[in-house]
Order: sequence, then structure tokens, then C-alpha cells
Amino acid sequence: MACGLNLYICHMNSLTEENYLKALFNLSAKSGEVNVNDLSKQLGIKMPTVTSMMKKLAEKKLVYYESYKPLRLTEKGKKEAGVVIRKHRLTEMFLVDKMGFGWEDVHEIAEQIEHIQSPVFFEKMDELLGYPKLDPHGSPIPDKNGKMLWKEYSKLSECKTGDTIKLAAVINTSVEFLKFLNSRELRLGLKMKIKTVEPFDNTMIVSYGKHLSETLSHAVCDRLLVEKV
Amino acid sequence: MACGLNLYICHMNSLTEENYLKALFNLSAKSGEVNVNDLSKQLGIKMPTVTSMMKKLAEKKLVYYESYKPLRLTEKGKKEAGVVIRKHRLTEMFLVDKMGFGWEDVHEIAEQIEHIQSPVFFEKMDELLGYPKLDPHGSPIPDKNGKMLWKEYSKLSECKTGDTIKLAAVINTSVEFLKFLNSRELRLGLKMKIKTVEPFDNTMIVSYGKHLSETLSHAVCDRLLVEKV
DNA sequence: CTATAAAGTTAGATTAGACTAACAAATATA
DNA sequence: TATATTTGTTAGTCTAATCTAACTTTATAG
Repeated sequence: MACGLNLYICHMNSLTEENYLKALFNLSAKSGEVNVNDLSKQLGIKMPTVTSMMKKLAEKKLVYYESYKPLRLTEKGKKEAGVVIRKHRLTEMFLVDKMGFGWEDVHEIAEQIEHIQSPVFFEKMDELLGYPKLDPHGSPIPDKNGKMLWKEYSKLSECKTGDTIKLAAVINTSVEFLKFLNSRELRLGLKMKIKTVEPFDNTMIVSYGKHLSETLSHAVCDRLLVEKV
Repeated sequence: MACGLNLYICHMNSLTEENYLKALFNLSAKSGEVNVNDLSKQLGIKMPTVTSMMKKLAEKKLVYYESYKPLRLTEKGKKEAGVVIRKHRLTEMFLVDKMGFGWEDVHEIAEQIEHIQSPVFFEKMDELLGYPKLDPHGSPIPDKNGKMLWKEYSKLSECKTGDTIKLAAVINTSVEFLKFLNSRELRLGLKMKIKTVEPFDNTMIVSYGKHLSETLSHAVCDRLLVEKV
């Protein structure tokens, strides 16, 4: 046997396999083509290990794998990755909304809870949360079939002076970045106006809430997704 | 490295080791002396595997191990087992009180969540629950140092005709038993009176709430802990 | 007090998932 | 185009956790 948590019938993916699928899914969404090297870096696992796992996942019909070619998830692989991401994002939402954690503190915990094998557990979360569509960082929560769709957002960095926009999602979810946003009282849903864009470094001066003139570097603006109002 | 969830600094116990510690702790509490064979049966793992794990845990100063002698946890082992059991029972309490699961449905899920490595996660649970002392089955929740103490309960099976008692805990927490108790509306905290004890098979006839005359087999009464009123 | 049964151990094999070293293919650069 | 760099693969090693087969020790029953 040996199926991770010796509780369930085996055609299940191990925790390790789930992490490969998830990483591959996320990288594909971000950068189109994904190489062994990308995945290796993303997971902090050496390339030969990644190669051999790809062969294994290809056997299980979860990825298409051909030597020296880019990696691609099969439909089955996308679905299973999507389900893990669903569990991750539902968990983040639960931790923030129902347990009072800050959005900067939930990733690490969700990273573990996403591997819990218990459909009812996540269904209950979903129900208690009122079937949310987005996680605390504005990323969409895939449906039960792992299907996920992003709304069409723009980057704040692409907006123009005079635009009025609403903060919709963060691209980077590192603790440091989120703490920075906290320190400026920048939250999702916030309406803000772009007062100036410095032409030489693309720094923006924006106003929102009590903040009448806040300066945001290009690095920051490039990591914020917004909806035009 | 390879420390289970490659997130934390290593002197940590693996999920597998935690399961051995927990099983040993629980068996010791129940039956005094614990043999390799007992632990083997409890975990569904063959004896040679148990022997080798005992040697490993002895290296880590978590158990005292001598060939052919009964197994015993060290103080350190008791503490670490206690902490896992604390996480298990806090989780069960959370699942019942905060998520609306029935007491018969929480064991499997808690069995997985108990291995989550995140002190703040369990501290938050504890806080949201108001620092409970008992889990949904009436078992004590160990403190942060893994220290646990049972109140002095009697078995219902040892009570006499005419006794008035309060249901305090269940010994067996199998789904079937808990569903049986549900079907009779038997819940912890319930006050009941013993009307008759059949002398030949120790069946009891009891009354409580709307149930004026309910018959409970010895097998049932022997798995219920009660407080005398 | 032996003989058998039960419990425990040793030795060796297996699997998943990781690694390094060495080689091969693809890509970029001079 | 030739060479160097980056990327990818192969082969082989390692560890944790499991197993089976065979042997040993302790307990049990005549």
C-alpha cells in the first residue's frame, strides 16, 4: 500500500505529488511555458528529482512529459492541482474570516492544511464562509472540479494619472509585502485615486481613505491588481 | 535535511514518530504495561518495524527501550505525545463547537490536523474555544506542556440501582458507538437515574430527559464514564 | 521441567523521495 | 560555425519507513 495517510483507498496523490502539481499549475498560469528548471527552483528540489517525479506523474496521466520539452498538466492534472489550490484558498479564507488571522499569516498554515484528506471538512468551511469566490489576497478559489477563473484586472502600475480604481488583488503574497500594505492601511476593496505618476521611476502618488498623499514605488504598484471604477 | 514538512528547523518529530508516541501514550494510560506486540496491533504495523522505531525513539531520548522489556515513554516522550494529543483534542473540540460537526465525525479529521506544525494555529483554536479542559468525548485536553489529568470517574457499569449520575465521558469513540448514543439522545452532561440492574447480564434500565425507561447493555454501560451526583 | 506457543529480534528486501556526479542536449555567444 | 553556458537526463547512492523470513527469548501448559 503506502498511500500517505493509510486511511484512504489508493489512487490518491501523495502530499509530495500534490505539491508538484500545485507548483506546476501556478507556474503555468504565471509564465506560460514551464521547464524542469523552473519547477526545480520553485520547489527548492534538484532537477533530477523533478525529472523523475515528472515521469511518475506522466505514468499517472497527470502531466504530459517528453524529454527536453516544456512541462504541461493534463486535464486530470489541472483538476487535481485545482482542487488542492481550492483547499489552500478556502483555508486561507477560513483562517482570516473565521479565526482572526491576518492575511500575512495564513499562507504557511494553509500550505499544510491543503493536504488534509477530508472532503466534508472543506465543504463545511466553504459553507461557513458562504461559498466565497476569492481568497484573502484576491485570488479566485477554484470550484469543486478545480476550475478557476481570474477576473480581468489591470496592474496598478499600468494605470494613469487621474484614474480612480479599486484594489482587487495582490500578486506577491510574501509576509514582508503584506506587512508593508498593512502599514499603509492598504486593503482589498479600497478605492483610490492616482494623483501623480513620476515619469522617471514610475513612482505613484495616490490618495485613499485618510491617506491624502501616499507614495508607492513601482515595485509595489506592479504587485497590485486593480479594477477600474 | 528531510524533516517531514521541510518548513521547520529539524529536531522535530516526523508524522510517523508522532503517531508512535501518541499510540504509546494512549496504550500506557489504558493498560499500564505496553509491549511491542500491543503497539504493533494498535498501529497496524508489523512488530519488526515497531522494534526498529523504538530503537530510533530511544536514540532521541523519547522512549526507554530494552530488548524483551515493556516499552515506556521518557518524560520528554510523554511531553511530546501529550502535545500531539492536545492538538488532536483541541481540534475535535473546534470541529464540534465552531464548525458544527457531530462528535462521531471528528476523529478522522483530527487525526490529520494534529500533525499541523503551527503553534499559533492551535493557540488561536484554544482561545476561540475559551480554553476548554475537555474534548467532545469528555477526555481531558493536555496543557501546553503535554500534562494531562483525568478526573476520577466511575464506569456506569459499576453503579448501583437507585444511583443518580451524570454522563461525563465515553471510553470508546468509534463511530458506531457514538451513533448509537445519538440514537438514544445520550449526551455528555446528561443526568440519569438507574432504575434497575438485571443481575444475570448486568443490563441496566435507566431514565433521563424524555426517556423514562431505556435499556442499556453491559457493553454500553462499560464504555460510559459517569460522575456521581 | 520440558515442549510448545507467543512475543521479540535480526537480517535483508522494498518503495518513495531526495541527493550528487557525470554526461547529453539545447541555447546563447563570440 | 564553433564554443561555452544553461538546461536536462542517467546512473547510482542515501534515508525513512515499511515488509517478510528466519531465528531467539520469554511465557504457558502439560
